[in-house]
Amino acid sequence: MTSTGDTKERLLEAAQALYLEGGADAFSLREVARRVGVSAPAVYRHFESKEALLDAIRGRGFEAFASYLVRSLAGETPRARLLGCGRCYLAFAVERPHDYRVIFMSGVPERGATGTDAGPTTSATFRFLVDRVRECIDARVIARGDETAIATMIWAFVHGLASLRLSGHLATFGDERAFAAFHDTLVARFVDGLR
Amino acid sequence: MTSTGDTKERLLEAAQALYLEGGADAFSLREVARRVGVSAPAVYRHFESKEALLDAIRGRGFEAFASYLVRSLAGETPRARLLGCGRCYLAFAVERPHDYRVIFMSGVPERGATGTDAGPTTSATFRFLVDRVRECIDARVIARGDETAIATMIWAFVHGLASLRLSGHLATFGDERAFAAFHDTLVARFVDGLR
DNA sequence: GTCTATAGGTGGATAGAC
DNA sequence: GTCTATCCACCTATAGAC
Repeated sequence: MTSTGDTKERLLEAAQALYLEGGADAFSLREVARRVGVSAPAVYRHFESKEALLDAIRGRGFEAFASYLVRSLAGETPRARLLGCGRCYLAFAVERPHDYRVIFMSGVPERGATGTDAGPTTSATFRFLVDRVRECIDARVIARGDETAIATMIWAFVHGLASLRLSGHLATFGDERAFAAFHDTLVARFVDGLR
Repeated sequence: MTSTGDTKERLLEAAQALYLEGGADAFSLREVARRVGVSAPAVYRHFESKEALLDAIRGRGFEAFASYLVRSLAGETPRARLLGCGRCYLAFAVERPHDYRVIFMSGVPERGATGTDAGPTTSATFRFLVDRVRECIDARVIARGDETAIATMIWAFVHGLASLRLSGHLATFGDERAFAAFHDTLVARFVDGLR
């Protein structure tokens, strides 16, 4: 019942907030400590270094991604669940852009301690997508074929839309809501092209 | 014949190399000056600020990209020229990953003095792609429809493949040559799905 | 055009008192 | 566990001599 656990948790939350605001560039131990109301050296009682704190935050980001993706299971048909993957993927990118950048737009860590994948085939989240593809194949929603290749196509397409949007290249397609609708239309057209 | 022009050119090249090595984070005027062998304040004789130097770098990368893209005109049919766009896009990403990251994987400047686009519709290179799409529509290679939307789909797809590859997420698909073949197959399947 | 000197700022991390 | 004091590194940018 000491204040230790509380402080560590508050540091984590402040660090995450700071990270979500400005990414790794704007991230500093001093600012985290400032927000929590402790001195900068105090942070070292809870985290070995700035990188250790950042890793903890990134681990949370990866967990958040999985929680977004799993929402697509709410869809009632295989096609709805597959399209839902795209919608959830975009939502994660838009709502947590810094986490998204770390996970999908920066280099893949050799051996992530967070369970991050080195290649798509070994990733739990990629297998999740492959499962949605297999469902659609079994339901004759898309044509039979190499599930991994098809899942890769879908991933690439949705990632392309999301990352170009994040980079500002698709800013002309309106606000967040309008772009989501545009995105849904394109993904549906794409998936139907796989029939 | 003074050494002025040479120094400016050397600054540009060192700046480009530095940017490509570590991105904007690792970029500093001092390091650029160090590499060229001049003092930091000397840089201000050639560039108004750090941002001005960065803008110049981005302009160079963009010119290189245009030179890659135009090679696709060598194709003999509309479909070949469209597929060629994808191939050239990937080639640029793989052969000049640093420029590629500058242009497509970092934020779009609000008002680039280099002619860079804020939105796809105003970009010369995007219009180039739209022209290839229109060609294919006229030749009944792909179905009639909103050319901008279709071009955006193709862009997103090819960009998704290229950027995931650059980030290491598609490393399991073999070496550069094997991945290019894989890429061509997927792009062809994608385009044929638009019929 | 380039230099030295300098102003003024960010940040990570450690030592030792309490 | 937390503090103050401190050190070190790094950066952008300016002033003024040469």
